[in-house]
Amino acid sequence: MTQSQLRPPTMADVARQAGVSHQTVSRVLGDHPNVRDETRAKVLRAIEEMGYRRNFSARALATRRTRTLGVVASNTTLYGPASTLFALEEAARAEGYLVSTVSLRRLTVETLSEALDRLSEGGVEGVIAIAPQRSAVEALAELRHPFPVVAVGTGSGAQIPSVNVDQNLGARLATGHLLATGHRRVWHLAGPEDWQEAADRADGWRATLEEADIEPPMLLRGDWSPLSGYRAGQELAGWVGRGLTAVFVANDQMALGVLRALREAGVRTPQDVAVAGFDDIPESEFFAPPLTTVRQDFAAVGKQGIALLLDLIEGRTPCGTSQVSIEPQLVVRASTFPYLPQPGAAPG
Amino acid sequence: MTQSQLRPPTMADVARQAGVSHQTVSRVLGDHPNVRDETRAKVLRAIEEMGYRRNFSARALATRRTRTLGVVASNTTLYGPASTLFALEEAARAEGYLVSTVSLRRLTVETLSEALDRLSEGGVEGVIAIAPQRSAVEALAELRHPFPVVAVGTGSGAQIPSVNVDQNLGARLATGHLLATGHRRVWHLAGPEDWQEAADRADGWRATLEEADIEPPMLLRGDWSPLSGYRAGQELAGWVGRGLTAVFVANDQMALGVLRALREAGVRTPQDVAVAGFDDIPESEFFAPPLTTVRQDFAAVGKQGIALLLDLIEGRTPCGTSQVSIEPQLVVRASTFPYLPQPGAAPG
DNA sequence: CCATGAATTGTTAGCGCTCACAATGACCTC
DNA sequence: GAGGTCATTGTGAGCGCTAACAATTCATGG
Repeated sequence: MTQSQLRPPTMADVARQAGVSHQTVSRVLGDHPNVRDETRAKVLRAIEEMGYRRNFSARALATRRTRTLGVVASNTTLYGPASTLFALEEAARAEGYLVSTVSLRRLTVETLSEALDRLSEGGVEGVIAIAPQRSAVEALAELRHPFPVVAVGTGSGAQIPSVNVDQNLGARLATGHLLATGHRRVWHLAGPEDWQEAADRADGWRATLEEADIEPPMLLRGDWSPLSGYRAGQELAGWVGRGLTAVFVANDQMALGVLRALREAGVRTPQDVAVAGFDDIPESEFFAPPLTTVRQDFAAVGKQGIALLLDLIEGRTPCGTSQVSIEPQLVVRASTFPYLPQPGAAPG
Repeated sequence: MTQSQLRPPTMADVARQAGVSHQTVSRVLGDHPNVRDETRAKVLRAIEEMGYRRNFSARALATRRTRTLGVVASNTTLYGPASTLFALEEAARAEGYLVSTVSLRRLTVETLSEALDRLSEGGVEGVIAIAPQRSAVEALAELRHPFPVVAVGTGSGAQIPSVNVDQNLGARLATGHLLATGHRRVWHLAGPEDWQEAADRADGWRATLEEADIEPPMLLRGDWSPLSGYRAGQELAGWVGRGLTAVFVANDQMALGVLRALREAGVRTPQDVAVAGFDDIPESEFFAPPLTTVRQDFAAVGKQGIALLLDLIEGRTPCGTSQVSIEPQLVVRASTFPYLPQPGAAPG
C-alpha cells in the first residue's frame, strides 16, 4: 500500500512501521551484518509498503560524501568530447558515483572558474575537465578548488594530473603510413593553435618528416569544422601538380571538407592526392572515399580518467602530476590506399 | 590567507572569525536585505580569508531542495541526443539547476528503472528522459518515481509530458519537396520499428504520397547507422530504372551510406536519384553531394523540456500530459536539387 | 546458576545549514 | 520621555541520516 502523504516517509517512519529503531533500518539499507534475517525482512517489507527512499542530502551530510563527480566539457556535440563524456559517466557509474555535467560553449578562465564554482556548490567530490585548449589547462592549474581535478584530452605537457591519447604517436602513424605508401612529402592541415592536441599532431607530423630527411611543407590551419577543411582544401587543390600528393588532416570533419574541395576541383582521391584524418568518427568509413584515419580509444580515456580521479579522492595517489597515456590506432581505408576498393572512381 | 585545516571551515567558523552569528553569514550568502553594509563586508572578508564554501548537503537538507535535475539518455554520441543533452544542461544551468546524467547503452525497462533509482538516490528533483524508443516511453509511464519526469524526443503520442520536434511535419516537408521538384514517386528508408520518431517520419512520408494519390512503394528499414544505409542503398540501386528516382532517408547518417552505395553502383545523385535526409548533422553540408535534409531545433527542445519539467516541479503545471511540439525546417542542398552547384559530377 | 562474550538492537549526538522567531538598538512621533 | 516602528542581529529547533557507544538478549561453559 503506497501511501501518498505530503512529506515522503523518513527512516523513522519506516522504523515505527516495522517496530524497530531507525538505526536498524539504516543497518538493513547499509547491508550491515548482524541483523537478524527476520528483522531484515520486517524492515524490507515496511520499506516496500511505504515506498521509502533514503534521503540523499541527509545521508550525504552525515557521511560527508556525495558520491558525485563533476565534469566540465565543451564542444560536447562533437564526436570526441561526446564519446569521452559517455565513457566518463559509464565508468563513474560502475564505481558507484553520479556525474554532474557542465557543458560550456567556450572554455575561458571565466567560464571554467564559474563552472568549477558551480560544481563545488553542487557538492562534487572531484572534477574531470575535458579541456583541450592550452589556455584552459593553464587556468585549471591556477584556479583554487577544494577537490581534486583531472584533465582529459589536454594533449601533452599538462601541469595537472591528466589522461590523454598519444596525439604525437597518432600523427606519426598517419604520416608514416603516407610515406610508406610511396609519397615523397606529406602536407598537414592542423587544428587551432590554442589546442595542445593540434600542436601535438603537428609535432608528430613534422618530426616524422624530419626523421626521413624531408622538409615539412607549409602548414595550413583550420578550426576542426568541415567548412574550414573545405576552405583549406581549395587552397591545397592549387598545389596539386606542384608536389602535393598527400595530406594529413588533423581531424575527420576537416578531412571531409578537404575531400569535397578536392572533388570540386577535379582532384581524385587517392589517385591524385591521398588524404588521412584523425578521430575515426562513425561516418568516416562512408566518406567518398572511405577515410584513412587514427582511432582514439575514448572509452579507455574515460575509464582511466575516472580511475585517476578516484585515486586522488581516496588519497591512494599523492596529488602529484600523474600522466596517463593511451595508444591510438591507425585505420587504413581507401582514401590513402589505392589498392582498396575505391568506389568514388567508378563513375569517372 | 587560505587556511589548510583538515576539516573545511563551516559557517560557524566564518561567523566566529567575522564576529557575527552564523545566521548573519547565511543572510549574506543568501543575499538577504537588511544586512548592514559594514557587516556584510566583514563577513565577505572572512569568507574570502578562510576560503569558505557553503556545504551543499547541509543546505539541501535544510531547504529540502537539491536544485539538481536528472537526465537519462542513450546513444549520446549521436548528434541528436548529444545536442539535446547540451541544450538541456545549458537551459537547466540558466535556471540555477545542476544536471546529473545517466547515459545508457540500451534503453530497456530494467536499465531505465535502474537509472531512475540511481538518480532518485542522487536526490534529483525531476528527470528528463531522452527516450526515443516506444518501449522506453511506455516503461516510463509505468514506473513509479517520487519526482516528475518529462520525456523528450519520443515522437508523437507519449503518455507522459513530453517535448518533441514534429517528425511527421518534417517528413512531409522532405517528401513534399521531392514531389515538388518533379519526382513521381518517393521511396523511404525508415529507422528502427521500435522508434516512435521513425514511425512518425514514415507516417508523414506515406501521408504525403497518399494525399497526392501516389501509392507508397515498399518501405526499407535501417538502424540509423551509415552501414545500414549502405546496405539499403545497395538494394535501392537495384530499383534504378524501374521507377526509383527519389529517396527520403530517415536520418543523415543512413543517407550517407545510401549515397556511397549509389555511387558505388554508378548511380548519380541527384541526376539519377535524389536523396533527402533528416537531422542536418554538421557534416551533411559536405557530403558528396551536399545533403538536403530536415533540421531539428534541439536547442529549443532542451529549453522547452527544462521549462516544462520546472513547471511540474514547482507545481505551476498540473501533472497532466502536456505535449510541446516544435517545428522542423527543410534545408535544401544539392542532393535533391540539380540546379544547385553539384560538385560530385565534375570529374565524371 | 552465574560469568563470559558474541550477536543483535537501541540511544544519543552530531553533520552544517535554514527557518521562524526573539531580541536589540536606532530613530521617530506625539 | 513613553511608545511605536523599523532595520539589524541573534537564538533555538529542526532537516533525515550515520557513527559511536550503550544496552539487551541469548547461548555457552565452568
